[in-house]
Amino acid sequence: MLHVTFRQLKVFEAVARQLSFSRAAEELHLTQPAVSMQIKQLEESVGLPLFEQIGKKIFLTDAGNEVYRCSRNIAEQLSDAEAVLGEMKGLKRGKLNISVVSTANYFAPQLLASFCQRHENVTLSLKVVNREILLNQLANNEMDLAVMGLPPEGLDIIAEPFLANPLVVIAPPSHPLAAERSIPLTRLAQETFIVREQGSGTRSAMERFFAQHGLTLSTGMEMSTDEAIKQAVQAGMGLGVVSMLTLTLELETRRLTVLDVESFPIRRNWFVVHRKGKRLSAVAQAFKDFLLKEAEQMIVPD
Amino acid sequence: MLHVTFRQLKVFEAVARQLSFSRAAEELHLTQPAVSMQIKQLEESVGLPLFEQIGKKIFLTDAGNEVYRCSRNIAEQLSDAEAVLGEMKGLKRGKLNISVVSTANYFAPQLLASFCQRHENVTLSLKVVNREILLNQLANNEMDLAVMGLPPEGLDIIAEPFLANPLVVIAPPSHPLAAERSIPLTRLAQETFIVREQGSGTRSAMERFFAQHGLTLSTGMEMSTDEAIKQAVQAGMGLGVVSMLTLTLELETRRLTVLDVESFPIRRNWFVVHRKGKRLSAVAQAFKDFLLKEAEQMIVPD
DNA sequence: TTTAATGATAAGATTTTGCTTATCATTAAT
DNA sequence: ATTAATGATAAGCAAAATCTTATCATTAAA
Repeated sequence: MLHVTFRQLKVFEAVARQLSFSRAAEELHLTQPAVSMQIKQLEESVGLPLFEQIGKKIFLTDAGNEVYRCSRNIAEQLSDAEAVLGEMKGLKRGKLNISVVSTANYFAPQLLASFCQRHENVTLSLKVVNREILLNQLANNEMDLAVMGLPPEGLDIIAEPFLANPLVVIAPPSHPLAAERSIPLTRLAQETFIVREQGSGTRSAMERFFAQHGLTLSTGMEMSTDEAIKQAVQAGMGLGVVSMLTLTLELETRRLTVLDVESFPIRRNWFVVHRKGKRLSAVAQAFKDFLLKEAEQMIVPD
Repeated sequence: MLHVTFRQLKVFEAVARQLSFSRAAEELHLTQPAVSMQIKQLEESVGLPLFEQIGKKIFLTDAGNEVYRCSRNIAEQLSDAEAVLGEMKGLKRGKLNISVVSTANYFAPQLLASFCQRHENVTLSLKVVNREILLNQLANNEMDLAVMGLPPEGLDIIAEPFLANPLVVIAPPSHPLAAERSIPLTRLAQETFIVREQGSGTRSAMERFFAQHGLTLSTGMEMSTDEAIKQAVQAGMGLGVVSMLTLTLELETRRLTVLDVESFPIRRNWFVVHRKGKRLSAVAQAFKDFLLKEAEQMIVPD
């Protein structure tokens, strides 16, 4: 099939269906010679006659039937694709790949869920990974959008804050500082902190914060999740600094308490992030808008 | 998908596969801008970006993946069709619709069978009908080739003889004339004949023959098949005129005998027939050639 | 910082495509 | 025998498609 064109197939389809060159010409708003020429060219590419004329009537040859079958299949493929693409444009369908940094695990699912409720036919994939891996995924364009607390500097990145992310100091309710108010920052130097691993956003923010205030902390154990930190703090192994958003349950059940330290909470934000050249799909764009407009009030209702 | 072209899909496929405009350009022996332009046009028809560029690498968008899926399907359709058509051209595959007049039933199957043995993948359909129906089918282009003893005059017909079709007078072996030699034609006037129905080729040929020799026959019963005539003749109800080719079994088993009448056998032929405008497929042409070249020696071996 | 590679964009030349009008040949119907 | 309809063919024209060269911007690597 060296040089078949869609035009040829379209004209051919009309002729094969009507079994008349003239009728097909009318249907396509063409003159009859135009139709004859298209068919002739198609027959030339195919290398076999597609019609035969017996008296005044025309019939499809076997080869013609084969081409007809084929052209109908192709038309179907195209219209299927057109439908799918149309839905993609219109938000009715799409895939959404989100990666979030571990800590976001405490609120991201809620956001995704309510977004999905509004948009049927959106297939969703959420990956919860640590900051390091997320940076890697970002570099390799493995997701549509990322959610993180500390956007990287180097890469060409677009990062927009959409939710407050206060970091607070936690302690077991039995801790001596639990009852105090306006604890001076320097007081913390006497305590041991259980911290996240190097490279973690929370760890970085925390270190920078204390360094800015001229403090050096004694860090005890390193944990790879906030959950682990909370458990260790509960067990009395030291204090911790975590995002406020991760504490809902523990505060309610009074397993942990937030210390009233001066200059705290550390004011940070959650960012929705993607690389600069990224072509956001309709769905991705919609989700981003959703985060920017509605996340705050969903997570921290008035 | 208003105006997608095969060219666009072809170029797109190469880019999507290589994930590089420049590589695709090399593969297609084009310059890189040519590729960029084709893609741009395709994206315009589709209405969505198909690629995204993140740094130096390009990736398919979701829409791009959909178009890729579609373009591969289309390519597959085309190559399937190309394969089938190629086989049609090369005789490796094809359909063959043959209609034969009732009498040919005695030898046509044998010919078709041996033709099919040589050509695997040829689908065959044989219709055995009376002359009247066959003429109708011919007018409506319902078959590729027909086999008959008396091609019609009116229609634009191409008819070529490929096999001798001698008509002989048959009688039961017990008939008084069975033992005689060189029976004068006029002697037959005293006999009763069992004949085929009006419109039958054999009947026409027979009537014309006797008319030419100035004889009028007394016709008895009319039968619609040669088989019925043979049965009736065996039963002693009269003489018959049939094609020699139908008699193999009856002669061998001595149920019937051929009378040695002057001027007999009536010399006729079997014709392979199709309408003038007919586009013979490769298979049909091959079968026609086969009949013209080999039928005689297959049916009447030396 | 420089260099090499990648893709986008613009301008322009050329080829191809697709169409129309005019005319002819064949066929079926009147 | 005429007539009406169908498709084929030829000539000519306008639009488009396609490609190339030249140049630029961006990015990653040396």
